[in-house]
Amino acid sequence: MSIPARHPDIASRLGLSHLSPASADLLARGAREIVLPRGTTVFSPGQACPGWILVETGSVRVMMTADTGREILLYRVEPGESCLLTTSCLFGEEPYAATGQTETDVTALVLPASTVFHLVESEPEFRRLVFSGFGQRIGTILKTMEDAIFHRIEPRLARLLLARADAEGKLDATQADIASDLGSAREVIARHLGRLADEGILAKDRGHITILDRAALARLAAE
Amino acid sequence: MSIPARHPDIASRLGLSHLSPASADLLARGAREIVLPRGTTVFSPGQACPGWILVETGSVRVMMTADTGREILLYRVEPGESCLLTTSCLFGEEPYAATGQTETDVTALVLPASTVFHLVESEPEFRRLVFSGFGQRIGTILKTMEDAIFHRIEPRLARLLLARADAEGKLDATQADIASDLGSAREVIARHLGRLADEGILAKDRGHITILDRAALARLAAE
DNA sequence: AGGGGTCTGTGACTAGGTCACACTGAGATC
DNA sequence: GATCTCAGTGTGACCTAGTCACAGACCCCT
Repeated sequence: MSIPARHPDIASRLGLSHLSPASADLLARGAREIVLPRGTTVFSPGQACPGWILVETGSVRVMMTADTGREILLYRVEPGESCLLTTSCLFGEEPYAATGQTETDVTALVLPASTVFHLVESEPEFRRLVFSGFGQRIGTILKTMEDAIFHRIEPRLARLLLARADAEGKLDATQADIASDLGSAREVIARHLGRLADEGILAKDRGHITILDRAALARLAAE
Repeated sequence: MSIPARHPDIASRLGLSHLSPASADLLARGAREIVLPRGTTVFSPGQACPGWILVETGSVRVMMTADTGREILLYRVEPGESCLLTTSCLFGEEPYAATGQTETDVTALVLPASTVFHLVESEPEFRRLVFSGFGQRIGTILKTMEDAIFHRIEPRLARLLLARADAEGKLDATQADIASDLGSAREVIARHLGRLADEGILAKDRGHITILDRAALARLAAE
């Protein structure tokens, strides 16, 4: 009698083609697929790390939250990516230092810590999967922080608007969303947007912004 | 004719006792010891990473620097430690995102990237050495950043003074030193120190500070 | 039509960063 | 010993950002 593999395609979905049969089996037995509705808090500060997570569809917003309620976006975890903090929290045996929240409905693979430790020890391919992007991600976070600590809001806001806008220059975001991405306060964003609208650089609407003068905004972004 | 090992004790100095003979040899051949006088810039933003560094004596200050000249201390690398940014920069193949500068005379071991990659692949013990403290260090940096972005200077200054002072409450630091640790401006520190001195909490002297009322300072630190 | 929640606008105030410049003290040089 | 130099410090004026309080606008829902 043959035992059907629970997840016959897990290894290939992770892009792993050279696992030993024992490792492939361990992976197939350990992996669970989870579905998280939009707005779910995946982890929060002080929590221990339950396992290693790889996002398959949707995106998770990872942010730092202050006691005052202000928060700042550290990065997003997009499909095919794993989360720096989850990895470092797993290996450092430290609790999470930030909050993760689904921005959309999310499906993800979860591997128990023991499986991850074992595979990292024995499978070079898996090791690369886990640690890939580590350096880039740390660089991104440091850049974000540098921006928040040393630079003025206006150019940072301009860059965010340019990055988020679609081809027609439209983006959906409330002032609170923007403030939380930038680590600023809603009122501050309101004033800057107000001034930019007065100058004809953009148009505002409840929950939506339209960029009218991309060139002018790009000049502000370059400051 | 026997070839003398260049650094017969490198492995044991790194606390590695279970290396294969081939790995031990690779390590001994690759490792170089460097001596850096106080004030040397070890790395700076944009540089590629020349190899992996482990500090043996002295300490290296790792800081983020803004174009305005303001800077903030990320962490110090003390004896027996390696540098998070060096490791992540090596594995992420990204340039450095910060500046490292020796605070004292420093002796350190340097391993070429190829040696590190090889040993990380083949030696679990070495792998643990390289990645140990990764999680803790990331946590520390995030905490520092959170403090700088969301919290007021006064309690942060109070915590720094308490942490740096010796048993008699004395510490050697200029206002510029303190500002650079906190990611603030010298003038801001001057004003806060001035007020604390007026209140009798501390005494100032060119390059030196003496804490007079530890309890009061601790109350401010707790805010 | 009314009501509650979300989103936005704004004034008043405080904290912190920037700029400019003056002052002080300690070691170096004559 | 006088004075020169320079790192370190003190301070006012001004600007940006964050906080607090509150009002008004919009949206969906019944």
